[in-house]
Amino acid sequence: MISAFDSIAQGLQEAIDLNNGKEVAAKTHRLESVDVAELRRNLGLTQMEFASKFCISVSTLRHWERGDRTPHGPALALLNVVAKEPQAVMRALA
Amino acid sequence: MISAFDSIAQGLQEAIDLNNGKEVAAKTHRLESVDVAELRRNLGLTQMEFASKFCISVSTLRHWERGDRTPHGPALALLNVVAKEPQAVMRALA
DNA sequence: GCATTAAGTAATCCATTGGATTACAATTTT
DNA sequence: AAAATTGTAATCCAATGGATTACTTAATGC
Repeated sequence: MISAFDSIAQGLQEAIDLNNGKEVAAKTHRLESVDVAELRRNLGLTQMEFASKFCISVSTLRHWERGDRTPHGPALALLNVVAKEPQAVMRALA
Repeated sequence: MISAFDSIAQGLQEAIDLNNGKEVAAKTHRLESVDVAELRRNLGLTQMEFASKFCISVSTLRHWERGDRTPHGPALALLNVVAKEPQAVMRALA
């Protein structure tokens, strides 16, 4: 849920860095926060099923859904992939 | 790099749990540890490129490759997906 | 309607990971 | 050989991931 402003500001900063010949691991530019509960409901899964299919612990998922924890780094990346290519992820983790 | 013995032992424990009507979020049964450096080399990427494409920090990746940190939970899941469906992940995170 | 089961909320604990940073070594490129 | 690139290593810190216990809400079966 990054705002358009934040996204542009980040994109601008990265362009500056690239101009400086400094390539950063630009992970935040393409990653969006994910409404995990909505994603899960859209997939028609219970928390247990989601956690099982995507190989995370159910307590972790619950923390995310309640909003008292925020997925970061690889967790956020995984969720973005789940959101965009759920079948591929399930295939890979079956 | 879980051994076959560990995998079977885990599978057995899970079968027992399912028999007890207790479904666990069975994340470890299908996840294998990943030789991250090998995976990266197989994809023909530098650390920076890999970190950028898969939206993790390069310092995280380096810790993994050196073995002083071990990806866990969502991170390990992500790496498993990268190992099995790299194109899908790259597509999703482009 | 009640008991049971399933699904989900919430709080707490702890280990360690993720990310950033600095310094340096090794490798590749010019 | 020098410069640039790539990768190793150590350190710091926040907070996450996972587990656990207790509880509430929703669904199911008799």
